Amino acid sequence: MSKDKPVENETGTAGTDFMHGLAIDAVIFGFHDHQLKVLLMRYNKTGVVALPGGFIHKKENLNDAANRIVSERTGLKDIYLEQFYVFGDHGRSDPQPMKDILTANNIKHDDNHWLLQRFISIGYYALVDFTKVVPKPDTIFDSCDWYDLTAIPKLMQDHNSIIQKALCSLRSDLDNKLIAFNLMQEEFTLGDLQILYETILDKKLLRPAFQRKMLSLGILERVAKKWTGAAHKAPYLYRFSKNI
Amino acid sequence: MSKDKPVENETGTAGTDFMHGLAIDAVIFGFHDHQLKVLLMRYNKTGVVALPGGFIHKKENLNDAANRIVSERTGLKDIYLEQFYVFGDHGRSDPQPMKDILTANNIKHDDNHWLLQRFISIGYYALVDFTKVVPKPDTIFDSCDWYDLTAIPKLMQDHNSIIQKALCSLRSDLDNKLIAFNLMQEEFTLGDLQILYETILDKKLLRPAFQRKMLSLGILERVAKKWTGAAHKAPYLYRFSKNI
DNA sequence: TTATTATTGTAACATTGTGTTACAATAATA
DNA sequence: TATTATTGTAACACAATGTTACAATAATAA
Repeated sequence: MSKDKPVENETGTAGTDFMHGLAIDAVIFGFHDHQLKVLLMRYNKTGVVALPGGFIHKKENLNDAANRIVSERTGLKDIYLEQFYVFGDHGRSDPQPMKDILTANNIKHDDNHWLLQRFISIGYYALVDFTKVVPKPDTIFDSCDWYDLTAIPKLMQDHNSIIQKALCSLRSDLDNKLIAFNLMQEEFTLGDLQILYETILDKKLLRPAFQRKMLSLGILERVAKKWTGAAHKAPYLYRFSKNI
Repeated sequence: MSKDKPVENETGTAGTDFMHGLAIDAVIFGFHDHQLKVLLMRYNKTGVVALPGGFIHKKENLNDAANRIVSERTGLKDIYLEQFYVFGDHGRSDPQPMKDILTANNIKHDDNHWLLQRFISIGYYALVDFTKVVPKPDTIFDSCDWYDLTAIPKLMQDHNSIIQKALCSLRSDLDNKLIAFNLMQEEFTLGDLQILYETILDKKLLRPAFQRKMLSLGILERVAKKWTGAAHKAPYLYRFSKNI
């Protein structure tokens, strides 16, 4: 619940191209090395910070809308997205922050402005490499940036709890849906993979157990080549088996 | 996506009290003995069969709406509900069956009638004892009944796949969220519990392993009393520990 | 060339969780 | 008192995972 084209139309009648009362909020997790971050937007002037979000075109599939919204902010196409929950409490939408934002941006509105009405928000999460993303704000945001998971400010509405729920879902999906593999290169070492697991789960894993588990999945294929680099034994590279 | 008060208003302008374009579909699983069923509604005259569903009042929490909708059909209050997925593909709502239903019931409508528009549907599932439920149809349904899971007819729209997804969610939640315990009496035997598990998972479980697992959860308390009845050793009764 | 260093791959064992078999304990009935 | 069916649980098998140990390297330093 945050932004999109309709805001550019200042009459308050915009958004007729969108489904009413319905929004998508995207929790875009950014990973690199040992860091896990979340992409957040800050609204012009008011300083309100919120999840990136958007609305659903009347003829657009839900998952397509989520993909479009994430693309708009990250520039990345076809990244892995998972719908994790719908936030629909009536009390969740305090209209005041949005009022302030509209006022600060000189957007005409009365109390019936559609952005001030109740929204039901569908939560999606994504996982990307934040070094490959140049976040893209637009007119009504003065920033769109990565925040460390441990340093998230008070967000608009219930966005803090949305992030918490997304994180829980990500962690419990990690084994079931093999989400981590969406973030690996074509070829990667088991060490790379382990770092991602450790960062998402926020705990150390023991190497032998981790390797055994990953290899027992039966989806990895050892590439004959080896790594180059440092003063120690080189790890093997792996890729996904093609015979599956 | 199926029915509710607005249908009683035949002008086609009804439903302004509800959120637009948004519906709840409820997969109400009914259990008893070794049977697992689903509650389905059949529309008057047309014979179209669908999941019970409804809409969300503009000032109503999502979970409250789901609870209300399930109550309306089952008469049960405060039963366990779990939101499991949102179905939002644009193509999922073929308006024809609903047109036929409106026509057959002499409800005036044109192609812009709100019931013929696109709906995004939030899926909830519930688990109840079907012997404790007297299903309640209403004016535009000629039946509201329990269907065995193995004998579900072709349903309206994507309702067959909604049931499949609900069943998958129920099965995978069974251990994580301890859903089965919501259906147990105050006091129950481990045999009772095992029958429920076997019915939901549709497979036999071995008694010693099942008992060990349930007891190791640390949430059960053996009641000193024993069962009465048949010509063999009586099982113990259990209840939830109060010191948790 | 050889020793050093850090890190990898994996063997080996411990622990836990679960699948399976076996059997004693019992509650009614014959 | 014997019979019958079913329960509670011990005992073992096996799989998954936690943990320790160590040989196999790949670069660097000697």
